[in-house]
Amino acid sequence: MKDKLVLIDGNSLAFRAFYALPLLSNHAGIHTNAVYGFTLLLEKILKDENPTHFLVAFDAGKTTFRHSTFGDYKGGRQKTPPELSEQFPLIRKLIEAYHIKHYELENYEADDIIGTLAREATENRMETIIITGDRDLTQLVNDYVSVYYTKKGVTDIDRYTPDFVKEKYGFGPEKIIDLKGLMGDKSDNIPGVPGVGEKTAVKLLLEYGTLEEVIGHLDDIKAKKLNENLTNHQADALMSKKLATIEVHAPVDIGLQDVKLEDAANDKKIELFKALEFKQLLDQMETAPVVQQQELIIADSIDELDLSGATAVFIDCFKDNYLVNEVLPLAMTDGEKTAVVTAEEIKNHAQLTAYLADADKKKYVFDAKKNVVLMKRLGIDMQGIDFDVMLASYLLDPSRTIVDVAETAGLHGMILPSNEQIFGKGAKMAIPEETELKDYFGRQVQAIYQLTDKMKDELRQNEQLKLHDELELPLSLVLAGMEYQGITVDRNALIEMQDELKTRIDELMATIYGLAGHEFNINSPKQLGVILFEELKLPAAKKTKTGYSTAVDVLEGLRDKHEIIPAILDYRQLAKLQSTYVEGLQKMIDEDGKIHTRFNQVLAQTGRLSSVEPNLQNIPIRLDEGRKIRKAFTASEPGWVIFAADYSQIELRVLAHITEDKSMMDAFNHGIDIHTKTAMEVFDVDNNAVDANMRRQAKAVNFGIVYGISDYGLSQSLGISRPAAARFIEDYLESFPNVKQYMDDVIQQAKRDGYVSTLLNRRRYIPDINARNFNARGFAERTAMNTPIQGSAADIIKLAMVNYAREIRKTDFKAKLLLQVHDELIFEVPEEEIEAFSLFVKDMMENAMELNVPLLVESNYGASWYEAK
DNA sequence: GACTGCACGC
DNA sequence: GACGTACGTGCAGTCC
Repeated sequence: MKDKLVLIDGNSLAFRAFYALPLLSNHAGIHTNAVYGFTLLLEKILKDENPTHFLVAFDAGKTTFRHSTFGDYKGGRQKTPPELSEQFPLIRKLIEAYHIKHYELENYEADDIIGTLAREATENRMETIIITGDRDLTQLVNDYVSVYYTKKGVTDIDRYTPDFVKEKYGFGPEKIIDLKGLMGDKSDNIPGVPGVGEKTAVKLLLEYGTLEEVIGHLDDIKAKKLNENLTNHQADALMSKKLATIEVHAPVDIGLQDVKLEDAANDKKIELFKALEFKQLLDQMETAPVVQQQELIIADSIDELDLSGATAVFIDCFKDNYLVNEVLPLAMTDGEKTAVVTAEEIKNHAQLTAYLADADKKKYVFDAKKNVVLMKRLGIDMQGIDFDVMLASYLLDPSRTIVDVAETAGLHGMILPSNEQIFGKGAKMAIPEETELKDYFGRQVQAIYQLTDKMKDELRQNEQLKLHDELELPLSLVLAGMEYQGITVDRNALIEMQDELKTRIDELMATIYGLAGHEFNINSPKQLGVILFEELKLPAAKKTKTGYSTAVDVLEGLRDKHEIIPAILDYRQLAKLQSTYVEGLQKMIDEDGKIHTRFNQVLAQTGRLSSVEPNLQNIPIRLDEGRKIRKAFTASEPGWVIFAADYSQIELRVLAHITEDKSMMDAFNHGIDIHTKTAMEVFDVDNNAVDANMRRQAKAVNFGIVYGISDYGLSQSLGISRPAAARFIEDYLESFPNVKQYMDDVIQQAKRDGYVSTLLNRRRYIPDINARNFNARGFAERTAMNTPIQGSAADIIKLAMVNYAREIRKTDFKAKLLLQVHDELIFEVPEEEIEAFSLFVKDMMENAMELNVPLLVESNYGASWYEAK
């Protein structure tokens, strides 16, 4: 069979389909007309054209390179109606179900992606069909490429071939851009020449050939008004031509071989069609059994539910912060009937509260941590959580952005309204009326129930069920306790710092204004750039997208050039401390005198935790100035202290373990400083020949290994050239042959399996590992190398936390775990416990996992986090 | 409200 | 040659 490529302009056809069909929707209120139209089109194309290659291109983002030519490009366009924009994710899902590739590229429009692929196809003499609702694309027509233009609806089509274009206009497709240059395009807000429409433009082009030649022959054009308009708007016309010209060399990192059409299995389609309720299409297909969302039966009372076995439970609150915001009703289902009860009703229902606190009764949830915290707030100690759909989704693929139940359910062919659809967003967020809310909560809990078995199976297949059951789920309960507990922060200590900082910042401001000659906003990189690089004429080293860069490394390079620079650097440092920490933290202190951060367990791609509102994982430590912030973090009771225990070099120990590199293992087994050891190996010298500089460089390389930085990154951190940094890495890998071997193996593994794994079987998919784009691939390779190291370190500390929480209950220790900062745990402890507790924690952490090098934990304590160093 | 530049931690 | 290069969160400024 001869190769045939089909390229679809996704955005333009989605619009066409949307406006061509009535506003259909499924039972859950999701609009489906654009998706339906798109489906009809795909079916028709596949049947009529039998393509071997297929791509749907989408516009990316709001601005493109064309906006830099003409700021008002596409100005005055109506906003995409929400009924349509909510269908775009479904259209993408649809395309994926057909195993058709889709692609979008920042700064470019779908047109340019299509143009680029069409050019490549033409160079390979491959027949190409472009399908669009936008006449612009006709400029791409040639002997190999035809453009199908949807006239009305989506299946009524004009076929533009070179002959068709010639017949229509009298000239070939190459002149379409000249035509646009003259007549403009109202829909894209391309100006063209006033008074020139299609008729005049065609006439001019037939007479003179191109736009440039029309301009060259202005003297020959006698019509007074036309001549005047052409003369006055030459520049507009040329710019309009440029705007209308499709880029056929867009930097796409896909090629023809990437868009081969694979056979689509029907079940994905059926699953989606069922969810969308495309009954006619389903009737035409051989239906195979798939999970279909059950009908929602809302019981009148919770008493109608069968509480003898497992249930799915869903409780939520208004907005994100479940530690403080209003608790919303609880939904529960036994798999048949679903009930929704208010927070007040829960508390007063003895049988229900007993059920929720019964460890022997299994519950399936979405976000165990949130459930447990909200229950705690209602005075219920929730027990028996058996499965967390949200954690499962993260473990199956951490790159999934977890938004709400709807998002996760959508991945399994169940479609329900999103949180945003029900509650709105931003300032307009509101709790909907009772029936709508009940219905929504009911649907969500039902989805959780149905997803549980399915996702358990998926985890089992990946050998990740244990990771869920024994690590992430128990950890989420530990984290719930930590968040609820909070850490005491001394407001007065912060206020004192604030006053002190204010004085110093004011002084610096005065100095800076004096040196600049006038006042300006130092916090504005834009204004600062003007002062430094225009008014003071300092040499600008780097530019950002929007102007001069004023980042630290740039300013450091200018330190000796002008007195203002050190003042600005000092100002920056203090202003950051003041706004983010001293003032920022004060705002977060609750009535209990504590700060309650929330840990995000399903975000970081490597398996680490993150912390929000506030982020307590980036409290300053490097410079003493900032480190003093930690003085405000204290124990909650007199006689108690802050105790901090951190893993020493956990990532490099993991690396030694995974690679079994002899000299690295040797260093850890004999307590030799790892950076010194690295320097010895890389520079091939004895222990006592390693000077401070060599150690510093070795440390930077180790840092690079741990974080997966590039030669560029290393060159930046060491202040050396890029080739020198590359050579450094090479020397390193030669000195540690097993590490080199590991790096090669792990990249192969990623190529073979599509993912890499940690010691506890956490996965990260690396789709770009085979990318043709050099940067994307380089990034993917470093990700592949680094994730098992950083992710395994995350596994270890998480395991230590789970073990700690389980074991501490068997003791009399009163100590409380408060925070986790990637490789360290922060506790508050009664002073008299310290000695014993320290040993206990050390034992938990060092023996969390047995590696072939020892894990080493160092700890300290004091009146505040500052003293626990 | 969304985006950018910058800066803090690991 | 590829032009942007660990991961996160939060602040202020800017533009719409």
